[in-house]
Amino acid sequence: MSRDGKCGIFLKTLEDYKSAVYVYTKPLRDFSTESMSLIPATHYIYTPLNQLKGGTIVNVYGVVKFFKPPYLSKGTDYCSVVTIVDQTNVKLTCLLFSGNYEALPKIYKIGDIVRFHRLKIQEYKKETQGITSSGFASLTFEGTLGAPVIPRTSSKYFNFSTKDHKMVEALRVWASSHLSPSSALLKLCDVQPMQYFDLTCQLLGKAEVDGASFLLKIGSFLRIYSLHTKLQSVHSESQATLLCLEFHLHGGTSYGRGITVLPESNSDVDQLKKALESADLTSQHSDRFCQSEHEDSFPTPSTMVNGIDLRRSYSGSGSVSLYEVERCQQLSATILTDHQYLEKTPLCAILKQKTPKQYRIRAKLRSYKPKSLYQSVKLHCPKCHSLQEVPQEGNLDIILKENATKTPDTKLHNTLLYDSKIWTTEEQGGRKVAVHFVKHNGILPLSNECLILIEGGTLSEIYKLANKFHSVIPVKSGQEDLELLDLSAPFLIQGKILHYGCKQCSSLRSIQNLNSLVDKISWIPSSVAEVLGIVPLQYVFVMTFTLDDGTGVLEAYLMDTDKFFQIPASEILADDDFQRSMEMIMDMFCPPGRKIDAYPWLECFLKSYNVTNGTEQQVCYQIFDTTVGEDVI
DNA sequence: GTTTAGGATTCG
Repeated sequence: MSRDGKCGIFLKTLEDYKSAVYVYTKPLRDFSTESMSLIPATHYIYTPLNQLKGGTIVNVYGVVKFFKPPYLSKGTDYCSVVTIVDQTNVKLTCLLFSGNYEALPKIYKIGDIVRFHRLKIQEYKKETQGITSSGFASLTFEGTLGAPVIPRTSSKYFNFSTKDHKMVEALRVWASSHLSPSSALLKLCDVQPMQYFDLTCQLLGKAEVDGASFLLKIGSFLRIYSLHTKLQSVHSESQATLLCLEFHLHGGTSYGRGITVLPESNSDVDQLKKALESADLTSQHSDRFCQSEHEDSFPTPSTMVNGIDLRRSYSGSGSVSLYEVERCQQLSATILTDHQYLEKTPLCAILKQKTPKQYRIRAKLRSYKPKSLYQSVKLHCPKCHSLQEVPQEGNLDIILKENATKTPDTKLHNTLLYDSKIWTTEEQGGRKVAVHFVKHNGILPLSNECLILIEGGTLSEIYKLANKFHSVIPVKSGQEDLELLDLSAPFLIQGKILHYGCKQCSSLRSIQNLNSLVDKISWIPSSVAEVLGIVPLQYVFVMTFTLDDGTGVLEAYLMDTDKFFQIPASEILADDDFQRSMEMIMDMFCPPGRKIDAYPWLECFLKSYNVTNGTEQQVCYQIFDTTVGEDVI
């Protein structure tokens, strides 16, 4: 530090180190003018690696000759071991520690160029080594000649001048003629048995091994260092031998073993993305699933790389095909609530089989209909299985008005069942609204427990009353009694939920039948419906899912009250939070703007059945006993 | 104001 003289403390702040406190004690104006004048004057001295002396703190530049990606040490910090070399051809192994993973240099491959500030030089076993000292900071650059000189660092402020630019360029030139070039991206199809290599890949699926592992998210690009390939023979029941190329990432950190997440901006990631995009997806799919049929019939050992499963199979003839991830090891966006014992069936096989049958499948949701939530919520009659649209709110006022009598009949007011009250609106031509408060054993209950019958109310008036009272039933004056409206109107309103009945299956009974329920405190829709002779309609989500597992595509129908999405279809139209959850689930199944490869797998239980449409026979599929995964909601 | 790791293939 003393070498930098009076600039030393200020330089620490430039490197985003804790000593920033020192600066903040100064008047702000002072700080800004000082920094303006100091930055151009700041210069670091970089010590060539052949001039290092134990006990000093230096700044160095070097080409990475070896490195261990940061890993959690047995102490308190992350550790990264980095060996660098410079034009003097002297190597220096550096031990880098930090409690902050991000603070360690972002080295992705051998040949990267690093700049270390405040590296302590010490002797260990008669060898010179570097170790992080207070205020250590680093920059990392790509080592490729001609690549843009962009520093990778977690430091908020760092010094970077044309001099640094030249240092990086000079090291690139020197390395290009003095060091063996970093091996080109090795593709899985070029991997040979019994070798160690670095794999750049995208994470498509994972299995949880234990809760203490490092969290990787699916879809990120990874580099796995020193992955070991091993040929494994697998004997099937039919005595056929399947050779399997296993990928092992062994324990420890020897030879730089480890995994790092590569940023999207990384040039190798870019190369991989382009290759994946240009690949013929259709042929890849069929190829992969062709293999998985073998997988289903042969018990093959799993090939785990810290919870990630990567495997390539050799068929007996020696031809090679690739499937990147063992499907059963992946997390699904949906799970089965039953039938887990069933073997999975590829869609191509299902499409060939006779109906009716049940299957466990694993597929992606290529698309779905309808796109609008309002179009997907319908009313279903559990008795006659008819489906109908939920009446639009705009039409409900008209339905209510058409249904109601013009004037409430006062002869029907104030009975044993209810107390009545009548209001006359000042405007709207003196419209009369009657409210009948249903008594509980002759006594009026509290409003939040009270069922009211309303005559001549508008939808907004009904909603207001429904907010205050337990339940609201719209009625009209009949010849001898109050009567329910036509079942185009809701027969019961609770909060924001409108309950409808089936016109075909219901035979309306007298309102007086509510008498049999007044002993009960709460007005359960099904009980109210029952005493009034109504078959209540269920709110359901009705959707068509186009499922694709790479072997085939089929359309499956989903009808759900609340089991599949874990959202009550009856409440979603009146609840913004439920609507947002639904949107999130559908966007998770079919992420907008992404290709199907990036979509999650859905595990579903399907039933096939025949539908006769006139003279035409059609095979249909319906999703059953499936639910959105808990970790997804 | 310490320790960690201190490059040197696995693991049965």
